[in-house]
Amino acid sequence: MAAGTKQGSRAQTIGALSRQSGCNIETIRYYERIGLMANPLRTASGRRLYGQGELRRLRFIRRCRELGFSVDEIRGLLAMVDGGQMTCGEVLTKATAHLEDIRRKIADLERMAGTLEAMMAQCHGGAVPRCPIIDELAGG
Amino acid sequence: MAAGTKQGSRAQTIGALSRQSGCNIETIRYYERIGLMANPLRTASGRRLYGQGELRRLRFIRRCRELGFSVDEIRGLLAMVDGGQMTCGEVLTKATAHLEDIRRKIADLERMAGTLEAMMAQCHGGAVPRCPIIDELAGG
DNA sequence: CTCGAATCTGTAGCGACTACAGGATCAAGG
DNA sequence: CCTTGATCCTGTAGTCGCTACAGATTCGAG
Repeated sequence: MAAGTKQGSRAQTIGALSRQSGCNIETIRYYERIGLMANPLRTASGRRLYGQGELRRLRFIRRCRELGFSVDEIRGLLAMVDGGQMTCGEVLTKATAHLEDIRRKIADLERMAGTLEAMMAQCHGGAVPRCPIIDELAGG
Repeated sequence: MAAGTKQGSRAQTIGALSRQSGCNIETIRYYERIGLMANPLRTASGRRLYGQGELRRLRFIRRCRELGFSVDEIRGLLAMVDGGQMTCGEVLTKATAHLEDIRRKIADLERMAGTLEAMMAQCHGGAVPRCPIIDELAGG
């Protein structure tokens, strides 16, 4: 049967990987270039071939990105995965730091929203020549 | 007696403008290049000279940036200021749209934080070989 | 006159992609 | 077998909002 090939029945092209991971093709190649993904197997004509492992890794990366981890942070997490000996404590430390970062961003945005709202509250919105929002922005 | 110069006592160099506005020098030149700030007066030797109007404009830009407006959005706001006929309603519309954008970002970040916290709650943090956070990220 | 600070122009780098151009290869239909 | 259109390849340049140089000039104070 065809199950005897090197990667079994699971080998897929970059297009398929793209569809299954939700990352677009250029992004996958980009991750390869910056070393997040390893160089994949190639067909005789040079096309990339991926297996299940690569799909899992790419999904991991994507999920981390969605959660706001930077590529560098992901590199750190992947190093622990790759090393095999990921100590739970280290991961927790990174996650905690990242959570704090997110909380800071939320606080920043809330401050912005509050300021904007306060400014907008002064504006009755008609076709008035002077706008309190503009004045506020200029004066601050 | 030096008060008799063209711009009165208010003409200042880019360095002074930088200190007074809180924008650094390269940023001021960058704003000029992309057309947020107009080409300033120059001394005979080519150095930029700024007056109070430019300081006000730059502060406006900076404050908008702090509030998270993109350069393009600021361009829109400035166009209204420059046009002289800023209808208050338009400004309010832009501000509202921007506020919604901020609220969306906050919601996104809160979702992230929630997910992260849920993942972290499963992790007891010891030196265990398998980490629930990693598993969760890989499996998602 | 000399020295260091400030300024000038122009270009390249960041992060995390995205968007081409221009060519090669593949799979299916006629 | 041949054509067609989809997919893939490499490589480079663009995005945004700055920031950081390099290398030259000019300024003000001693």
